[in-house]
Amino acid sequence: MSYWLMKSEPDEFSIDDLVRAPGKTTPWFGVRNYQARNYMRDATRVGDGVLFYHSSCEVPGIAGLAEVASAPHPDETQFDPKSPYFDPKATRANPRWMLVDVKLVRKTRLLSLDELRQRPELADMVILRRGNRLSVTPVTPSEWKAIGKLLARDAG
DNA sequence: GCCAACGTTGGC
DNA sequence: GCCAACGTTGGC
Repeated sequence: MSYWLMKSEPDEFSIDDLVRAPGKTTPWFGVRNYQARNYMRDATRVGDGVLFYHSSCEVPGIAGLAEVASAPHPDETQFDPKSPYFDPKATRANPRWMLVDVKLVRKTRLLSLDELRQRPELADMVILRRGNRLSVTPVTPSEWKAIGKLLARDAG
């Protein structure tokens, strides 16, 4: 079992959108970075833990817990000319962008980026590294555990 | 295959 | 809206 942090801009898809989604599940569409794609295509397994992270917003941070809920499959938005994520070089026979489905476990209190930075046990998190922009990043078991403790600390 | 230019990300 | 950091593109 592995753990991941996945970023989403809440203006586009927030934790509340996931709460309202059918089956509380969504394909993690729109990733257009090869390294992040490779994590989803090659490294995730059904049941892996996911930290749902809100980025590019007033208070960035972890907004909920989720899990990987499917095997990798093509991101449908790459085939849609009307989508901002359309990729003219992708074909159904040869899709370029793969994703997994993500299912809500629970919405949590907002564990802000600021609070994450204050925790010495989280100092090595990929998300906290200078210049990090990856939208899907691995989380270590000890980081996962530490975040679980922080989220248990008060009501979520 | 190098690398400058350009585009994007994302916190501030 | 700024801008540092980083990924991608494309000319050579």
